[in-house]
This record gives sequence, structure tokens and C-alpha cells, in this order.
Amino acid sequence: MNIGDAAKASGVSAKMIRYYEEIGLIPIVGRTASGYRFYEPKDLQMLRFVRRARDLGFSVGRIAELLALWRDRSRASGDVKRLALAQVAGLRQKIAEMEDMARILAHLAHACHGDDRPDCPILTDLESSPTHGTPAKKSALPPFQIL
Amino acid sequence: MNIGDAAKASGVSAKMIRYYEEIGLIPIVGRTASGYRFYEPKDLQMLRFVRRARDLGFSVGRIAELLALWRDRSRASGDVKRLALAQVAGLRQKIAEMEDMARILAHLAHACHGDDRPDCPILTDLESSPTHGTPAKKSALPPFQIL
DNA sequence: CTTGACCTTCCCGTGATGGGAAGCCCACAT
DNA sequence: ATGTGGGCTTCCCATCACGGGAAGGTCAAG
Repeated sequence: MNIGDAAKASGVSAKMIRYYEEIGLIPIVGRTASGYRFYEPKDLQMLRFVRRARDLGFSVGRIAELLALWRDRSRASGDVKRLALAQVAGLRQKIAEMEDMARILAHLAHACHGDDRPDCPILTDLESSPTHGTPAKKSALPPFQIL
Repeated sequence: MNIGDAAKASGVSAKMIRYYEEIGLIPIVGRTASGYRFYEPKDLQMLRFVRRARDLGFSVGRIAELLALWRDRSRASGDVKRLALAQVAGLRQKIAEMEDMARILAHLAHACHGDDRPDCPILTDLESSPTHGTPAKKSALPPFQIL
């Protein structure tokens, strides 16, 4: 199976598969005589694992940890659970920050008549408000995957 | 007022102020004889505007639009409101995606006993699930500011 | 044998910063 | 006057997870 087919079958683009191989997230696969990468069914399963983990918002670094646990048949499920819960916590933190933004903005927009007149509480807020409640500082947690 | 003081007073780092000037988000300020940037109170107000807009998650491009409206005394408040509501919609979309991720992960983690045994439904899911419901594709909306 | 679809590597760009180096400049203390 | 320590300047590099595209080799079908 060539990289294109592996990409289609796994949902990971060929570009990404090469990138993951380059950064060491996935092992180096075999090559044909002409230099084409060749994928086995087990490689496909791993690619799907990676794809799925990315869909759940894990960073590449975290996926590396997950893959290590996956391969380790003597892993402790507690380690996996810890990673998952940390990811949930990170997601919830980002969600909370964005909800704050959305709430404030929706409130301001609600107060704006939104017609041809120039008066606008949104601009007034941006202009004067030094910072509403929280300084919207970069979240304490390390930056992690968004999409 | 030098750039360092402007940074402290506005909450925008000196690095960022230079960057914003370079990309044209903010106008080029005056310089002293020795080449130091010099900030007036009105520049400070604009920097605070930018800072506040970023705190609400607006991308630099959107902030440029907001600034243009801010400076235009004959603006229509409807234009401002549209930008704000679009931002709210973008935020809510991202929030929904992340809530999906968090929900799925929390569910999987809940089903994992999290002890020293290797069995783990989280890994089982990542391994087998081709893609739960939505393919978690990159959101239709253009990528925009997260933090 | 040609054509078109694949594959390869390599380099550049994204967005919004932070880090750091090399080199001026300024104010204040000695 | 001279040092010293901080602040300013520009410039380049790194981040993170990719996508685009160029230049060139390969493969399979017609």
C-alpha cells in the first residue's frame, strides 16, 4: 500500500504521514526498490489511532505518549486515564475562556442597536475598558491543541 | 513615553507593539532624535483598544477592521455589531467542537478503571473507532483567534 | 512510448508571539 | 570623565501542525 492509499484509508494526509515520520511520532516504514513508502495493515491501524487522537484534540506530543502506552502491553490504565483527564481539563479551561469572551461580546452586541447610526457600546467598551474581569492572560496550563 | 512604558500602560508587550506597527495594524509613531519610538496618550488609548480586542479573541485582521470603524466617526453601528456577532458565532463553533471532544474523552475516561491493569477502553476506542460521529474536520469557518 | 497520476525531497508560508544577539543610547553614580 | 546598568534598536530564529508548490523520478494503462 502506497502513501496515498494509506492516507485515504486512515484519514491522515500524505503530507502529515511524512511529517509524523520525520518528527519520530510514527516509525519509519519500509520502502519499495524505487523509494516509495510501503504501508502494512498494522501501520494503517496506527495511523488511524493517531488520527483519532488528533480528532480528540491531543497534541502531537501527547499522542506520542498515548502511542507509547498503546504499544506497551504492561501499561497501567491509570496512566492512560491521567492523560485523558488532563486533556479534558485543558479543553474545559479553553472552553471556559472562550465562553467568557462570547458572553461579554454577546452582551455588548445585544446593547448595540446595529443600524446606520455611529453610536456603539461595543466600540465604547473596547475603547475604555482596561480589562473587564480577568486579564485574559495566557492560560496557566501549557498551550495545547485547539483543533 | 518610550515603548517600555507604553507596553506597561497598555498591557501590550513591546515586542507586540513593534510587530503591530510592522504589519500595519497600528500607525507608525514618532521617533526621538536617537531613534526611540515615542508614544502619545492617544497612542496608548489605541493600544488598549487593541489589547482589549485581543482579549475578546479577535484576530489581528478583525482588529484592523474594528480599528477602522473606531476611527470612522460616520461608521454604522451595524457594521460593528456584525463583526461582534460573527466573532461570537466563531467562538461558539469552536466551543461546540471542544465540548464534543471533552464529552467523548470524559466518557471514555469514566469507563476506564484507571489502576495498574493494562485494559483501557480509551486505547480501545482510539484503536478501533474510525471516527465517532463527526469527522472532526477543520471547522468550515476560517481559522481564527483562540487565545 | 507517451500520458497522467503517483511518489520523492526540499523549501516557504501560516499566526501571533517569545527569545536572544549585537549594538546604540540614556541617566545616574562615582 | 567614566563606568554601569538598564532600555532601546534591528534582525534572525523558534514555536505548532500542517499546506502549497516546485523539480524530478516512477508506475501503469493505452
